[in-house]
Amino acid sequence: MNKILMIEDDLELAEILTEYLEQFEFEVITEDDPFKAVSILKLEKFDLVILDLTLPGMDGLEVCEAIRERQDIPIIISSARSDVTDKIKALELGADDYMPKPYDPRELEARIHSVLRRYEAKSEEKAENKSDFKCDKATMIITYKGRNIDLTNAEFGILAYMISKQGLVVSREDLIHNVNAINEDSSNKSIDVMVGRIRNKLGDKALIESVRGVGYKLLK
Amino acid sequence: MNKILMIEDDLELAEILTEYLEQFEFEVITEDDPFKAVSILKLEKFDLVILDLTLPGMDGLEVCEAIRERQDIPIIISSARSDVTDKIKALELGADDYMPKPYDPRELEARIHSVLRRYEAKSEEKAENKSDFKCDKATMIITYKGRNIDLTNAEFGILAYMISKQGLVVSREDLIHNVNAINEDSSNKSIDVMVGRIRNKLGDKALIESVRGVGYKLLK
DNA sequence: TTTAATATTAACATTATATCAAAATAAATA
DNA sequence: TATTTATTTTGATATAATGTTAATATTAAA
Repeated sequence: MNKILMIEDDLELAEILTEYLEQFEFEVITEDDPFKAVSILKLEKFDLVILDLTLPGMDGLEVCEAIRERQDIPIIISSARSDVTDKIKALELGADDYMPKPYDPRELEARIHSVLRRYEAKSEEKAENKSDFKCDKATMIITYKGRNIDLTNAEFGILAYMISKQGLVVSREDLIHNVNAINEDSSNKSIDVMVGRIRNKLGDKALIESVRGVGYKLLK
Repeated sequence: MNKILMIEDDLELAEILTEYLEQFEFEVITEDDPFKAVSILKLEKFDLVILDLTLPGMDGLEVCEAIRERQDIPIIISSARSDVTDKIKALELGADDYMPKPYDPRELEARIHSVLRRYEAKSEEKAENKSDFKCDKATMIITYKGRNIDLTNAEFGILAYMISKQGLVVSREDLIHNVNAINEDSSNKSIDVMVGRIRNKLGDKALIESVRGVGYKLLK
């Protein structure tokens, strides 16, 4: 059930659209005062905003900007203004779509779904790329879930390299070759020992998985 | 370098847009005859179509329909007609976006990129869905219908090889020879055992078919 | 039915990894 | 420089993982 905030002062139109959209399992809340709308958005969680540009007291584009400054929420502009530059400004301010009035409710519904789909894909991407590790090579500090991990040079090199390849399998040879603090012609076994020490320092031994016959993998 | 077919009879406008779009590494080819345009599309590969609705000899919507019948290519409608139903019809016929004239070239460019991005995401999805198997050698992960299959080295090697030859018969000798984790001089029987284990882990024993006298085949 | 190939199971052998302690090396300090 | 301290490396050993084989059951083909 997606929640939509409709910022619209034509209450009759808002009513029609709301009824239409409710067929598609959307919960629509209408607000005609732009100032109230912005504060509602700070309090409640919405999935999408439909924003009319011609509002009393505040320019629609400013509303768009104000929303964008605070949150990354899909915004569909709905406007009777035919000025082309409005459209461009709106898109530049971060609106996701622009619907010139009048429009068919069916089209609105199509656009809503399209924009929501795009955002979903985007947030999935973000979730994937989040890591509990942060590695700063300049200060030689690695944190795991905000906790500072005290590491020796070689340990730092190994973990930093694994973070840069997080999720991928890295071979012992890779590590010996790419980590400066490790002597190029030291045996593979020394990697095992140091990975063991890193595991201990991290606390969670499952974080670094051993991939038999190949090397190690830092889990995502 | 993306190739765009612009179906437009206002050659002056076409010229302006072409020049503008070439800044963004688009190759634009203009065609004012709708019939010719449709046949060009059958011959050459384009990445996107910009279609004017007011064309001589053939209605733009018909052109849109004709293109859609043959290929899944992004279509952006460009129209001076203010009729709202046109917009709806166009979107129903499979157009991806609708730009009422006049519009700023900058907006056109934004829409083109947006539509292309959407299509790219779509085609990636399709490519992924070709096979129920996904094999990533970098992460050493094989998934079947989205489910992660936990495999040993040799098992991974065997299944990865079979996925690369999905639908084809692979002999035990092929496997022993091509899979690193298997000792070159181990007996053929060990393949049987490991294929059995893979079958169990996959859950569905019919996925890997035994081809008597030859080897195994991973079904498509 | 007979034969041969494949499936299955369990045991076995091998190899890879984990762990520990000690040695070698490098870095820091007096 | 000499000494201490910290860190990397190695070797030994134990443990665990997994590839291999052998034995037997099942299935498919002649």
